[in-house]
Amino acid sequence: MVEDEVRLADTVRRGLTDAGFVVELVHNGEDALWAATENNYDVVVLDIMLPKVNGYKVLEQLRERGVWTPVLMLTAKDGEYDQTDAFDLGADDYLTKPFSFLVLVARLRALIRRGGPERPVVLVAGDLTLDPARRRVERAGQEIVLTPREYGLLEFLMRHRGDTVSKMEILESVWDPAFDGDPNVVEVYIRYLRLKLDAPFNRHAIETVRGMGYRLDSEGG
Amino acid sequence: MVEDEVRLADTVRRGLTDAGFVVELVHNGEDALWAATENNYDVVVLDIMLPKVNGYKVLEQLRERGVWTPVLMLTAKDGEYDQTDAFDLGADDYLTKPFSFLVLVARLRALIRRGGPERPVVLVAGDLTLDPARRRVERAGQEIVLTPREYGLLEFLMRHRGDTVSKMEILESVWDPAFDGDPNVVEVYIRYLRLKLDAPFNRHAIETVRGMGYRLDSEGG
DNA sequence: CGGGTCACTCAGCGCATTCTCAGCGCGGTG
DNA sequence: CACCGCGCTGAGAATGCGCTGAGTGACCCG
Repeated sequence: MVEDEVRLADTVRRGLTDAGFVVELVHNGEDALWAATENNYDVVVLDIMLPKVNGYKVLEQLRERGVWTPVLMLTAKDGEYDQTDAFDLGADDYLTKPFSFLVLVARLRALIRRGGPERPVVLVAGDLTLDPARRRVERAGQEIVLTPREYGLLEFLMRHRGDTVSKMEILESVWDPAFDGDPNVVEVYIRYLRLKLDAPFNRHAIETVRGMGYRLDSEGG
Repeated sequence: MVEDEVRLADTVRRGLTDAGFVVELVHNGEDALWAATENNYDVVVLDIMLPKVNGYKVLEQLRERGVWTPVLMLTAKDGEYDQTDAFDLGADDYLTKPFSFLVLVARLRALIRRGGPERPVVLVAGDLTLDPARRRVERAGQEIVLTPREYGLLEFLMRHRGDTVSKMEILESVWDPAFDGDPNVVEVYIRYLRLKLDAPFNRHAIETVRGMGYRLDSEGG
């Protein structure tokens, strides 16, 4: 929660805590930016009028940095800005001061349940998509279920789609930076991936570059 | 940007320009196709509903023509198509109308960042290119598949293109600094390279400098 | 405790790749 | 013109990379 009026902030904090939320409170825009970027909150409550960096700027900055945590804005009733502005800026909800505490709680719950709006960060390679936020993989609109290891490997390949990556690079990133076992694991997991997302679709997105490593076709094979 | 609603288009254009983007605007699918094929944009903003050729077709056509500029699609909230479709077609991101302007800016920035870490590290000699990151060799736009040894040798030649390099230098760099076998391997592999990337194109990029070594023509032969 | 999933190991095999070798063509030299 | 040797070439042998199927142990769940 970001709120500079100490009295109000304290009251709301206590209320939210009683309602079962875990609350972290900062009092100015600068701290807000830092906290929201570093932590992965369920939801951010953001006042517009703030010292140093105002609420609008904070929101703008957050989105720009790829932080898509749901934001509920607190707006002054008759300020120079109106509610439309809040939505335009990418706020997910807003409340006009003075607001009913119960309404606040209800809306926060709704936001958390909703899980936030769109997630823009989706990796694409042809008809193959991977959504890191949802941990979801699809090929041609069809969901593909992967084990954690398989998923990790695929995510790595997709983040480097088009590039040839060596088995060692893979081991260091997907397994352990200090991995020292048999590099054959990579081959095995490449095979698992091929069985799940190439074979059923008669494609070959994952190419072997003999002597070098593997490459995920940017066009999905 | 491709958008037929003049009012919206104009607003967004101004906004993007203020945000530091250089914007080119067209109003129908036909112009969009032409513009995106001819120019090398950082990113394309594409509405689905368009006169003449709709957004889906435009995207499809672009990809078919090998244009891989990142595309952000604007979808109508409750249309017959859904977001999955956009991804299936190779869109890199999408936004549902009505959208927050700041979100648009943030996503565009993300796309540009993602799509264009640039790859200045591509070795060129005429119509011959070698991309170390992708481990990919092309001649006249056509991919050439090389074995690791062949690739290593070609990379060495291209890094010294124009220079005459002796067989010993090659052996020490491409083979082993302490190589002691038959220097004839180099001749053999030079031959393999010629067979793969000179003969099929009626060129002779790799020249023999009798008694000295080999030289790769900077203009590709 | 039994069934299932997941991570990983292991050994054999097929084949692309690497390298060796011997003969030949041809250019340079006396 | 004849000789020498560098580089070219085709064939074949050796190597080892990557693929695969089977199997084991850890862990979770009911």
